[in-house]
Amino acid sequence: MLEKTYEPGAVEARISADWLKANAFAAGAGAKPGAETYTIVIPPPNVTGSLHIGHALNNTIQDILIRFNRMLKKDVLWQPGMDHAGIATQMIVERQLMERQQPRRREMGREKFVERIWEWKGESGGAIMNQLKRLGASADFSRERFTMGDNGAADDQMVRAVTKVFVELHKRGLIYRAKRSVNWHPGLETAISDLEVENIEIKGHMWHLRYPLADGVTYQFPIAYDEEGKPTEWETRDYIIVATTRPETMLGDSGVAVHPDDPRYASLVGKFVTLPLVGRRIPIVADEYADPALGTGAVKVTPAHDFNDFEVGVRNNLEQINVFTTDGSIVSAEAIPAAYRGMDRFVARKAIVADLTALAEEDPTRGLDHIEDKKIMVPHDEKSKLVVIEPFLTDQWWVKADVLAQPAMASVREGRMKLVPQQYENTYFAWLENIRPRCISRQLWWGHQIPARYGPDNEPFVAYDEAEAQALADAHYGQPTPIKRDEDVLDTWFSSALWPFSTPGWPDETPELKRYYPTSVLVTGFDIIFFWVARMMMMGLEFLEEEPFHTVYMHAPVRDEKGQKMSKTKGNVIDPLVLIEQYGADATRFTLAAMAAQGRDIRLAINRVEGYRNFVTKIWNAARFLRNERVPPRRGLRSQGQQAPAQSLDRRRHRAALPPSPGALLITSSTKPPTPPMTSSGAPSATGLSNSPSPSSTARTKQPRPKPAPPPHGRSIRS
RNA sequence: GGGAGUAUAGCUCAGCGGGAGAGCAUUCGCUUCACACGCGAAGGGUCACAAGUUCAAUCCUUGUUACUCCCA
Repeated sequence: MLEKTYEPGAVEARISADWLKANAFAAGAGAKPGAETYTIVIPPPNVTGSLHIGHALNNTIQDILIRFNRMLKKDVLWQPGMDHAGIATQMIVERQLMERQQPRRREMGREKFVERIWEWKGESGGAIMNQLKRLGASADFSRERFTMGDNGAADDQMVRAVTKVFVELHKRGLIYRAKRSVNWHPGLETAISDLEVENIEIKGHMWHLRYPLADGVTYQFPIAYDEEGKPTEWETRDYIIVATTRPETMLGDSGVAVHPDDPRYASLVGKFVTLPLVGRRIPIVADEYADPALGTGAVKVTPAHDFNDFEVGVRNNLEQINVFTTDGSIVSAEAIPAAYRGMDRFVARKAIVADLTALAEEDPTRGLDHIEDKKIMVPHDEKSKLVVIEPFLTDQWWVKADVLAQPAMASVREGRMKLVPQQYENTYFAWLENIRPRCISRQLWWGHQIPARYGPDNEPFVAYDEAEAQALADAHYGQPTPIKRDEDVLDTWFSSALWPFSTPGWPDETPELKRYYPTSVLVTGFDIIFFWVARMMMMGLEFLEEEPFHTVYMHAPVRDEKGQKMSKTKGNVIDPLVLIEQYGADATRFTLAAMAAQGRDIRLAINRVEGYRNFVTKIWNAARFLRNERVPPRRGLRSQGQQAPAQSLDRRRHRAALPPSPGALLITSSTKPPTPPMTSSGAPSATGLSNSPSPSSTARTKQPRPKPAPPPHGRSIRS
């Protein structure tokens, strides 16, 4: 007997298992011969991740498109897989080692540690794929891919793909090595990208510091103005005041900049100041970066620890003095006063402010002038929002993203790739037009190791393999020379940018690549237009000379009922797996799909899910009605050794709530027609249906329907 | 500072150049043999505000206000 209320848990699990067993989601399943292809690559979730409500929406939309096109008998591939998520994964395993009091990363050594991560990946990584199955996603799970490949070995196809892209781009001059300021994460001790930095406004201070002029130089500084802004009063100064939000970086100052048109300081350009506490003699330079209206109009220049200062330094030929170690403490270098060496950066700030204050108490024309409260933007680690990111001067690998961006922009401009909704084209262009060279190397161990080797003088040799690099090096030095592999790995997004063509087998010319590239549509949230969409465009156009997709459908973010972002700290997270548990995958997905209108964030209200759960039950009961539970045919059926009709009905109900797939049809083909044939009395005939083991039953012949295609084989689900 | 979006019933949202809608909530009536996660009915909105275009505006245009998001 069917329950009055639909209990999704058991039914969905079984149907899902049947689908998978029948290979219903395999690429091309149920396709007409010669059918056109329909491909979607899943935005690969992090291997460390678990299904959140955004994934549920994202994959529901993909599933709708995929199942619809499968019903049209197209050759459909929904390519699933996961991203190796460099930083996040390495952190998880490191934390695990710490918790278990096992040898740490550096004690283990690289090889062991990476092995350990692969182990973790095998054991607990990728739970999200099972969660996707639970969601009902009809991806071809037999083709699951991983951005690091199967084992990360050099001959692995994913690794070969990444290597080829790197080597080729290097050959074309689009990848190069350079010492530049990067966003440095002092906790993880690696470079991160601009996009992984979030500027957070905090209540900070501007410290106004007096830098004494060297060589006895003095000048007249205006201290009073008339109504027209003309100075009326001056005082003689032998110092210049600079303002900074980061006093500790003064240890690395190598200049003071004033605006070339600023009359107040005109006489000082070319003169020198003596850096307080340090004693270094540094020049005063004229540079338009100094804004006369801001602060005192004079700025200290720290090329090694500020992006703008770096540029000023290059323009004015100033020294780059690094004051920090990779973990954010003060270096123990000769240029640094002994008192500050080894101090944490924030401790050093306090110490330096204290020392400058003491200096001012001794002599009112020296040291700290005053402190101003000011809201300032401070770069933070976008994930934790806790760690302050440090502009840091290091040797890194860079991509000339501005060059690669041109075809990617042209494609959208010329309508070869459409963003839906269209307004995101503005965002896309705005970002690509201002794109800067992108740092792609990361000081991690988990990831695609950079295919570069170095000679004894750090000359890089980029090649497909060790032998080729060795040959390059030997040729360069004119004799056999030892080379060393680059320790760093590539940013995770470097490999995910290749996803649409790496998954079907590139750089090999596989039938899959030929068949399933380009993909039909990309479904994603707008938040990764830059991270992912734009980069896939660049790489696809560069290496396959065709867009990886011609349409990108961007869906809204899912928020809570009040429109707030879901976050653990706010405690308003709605876990899709809990929803599925409680209301069923159908109700959950129906809700998300129904609410996924364009141009409006989804405010997920539980009572909507409840409403659709009720709707699912309604369909369930409609099926009960059709089966006419009042008439008890089952006793007879059972005595004939036949299965109760419940199972087939389950499936029918499920198909009603979910778009059928060829797989579903395949499994349930013998239960056609979907509605029981009616007897002449008009009452549903349970016996008529249930007694018929195949579609060519008496029930059907009694009341012929428009002839459906005969099932491919006489297989009955009851068998 | 630059850009984008949204504003429709108590709530969450569809809709659309010519009749203002759904679900939930509310109220009332139903132990109707598929379903109370139900059935039947009712109340409830100056479609944010202002101007314009139009025979006609919730819808198109412009402006205003409020909120949200992205970039600096």
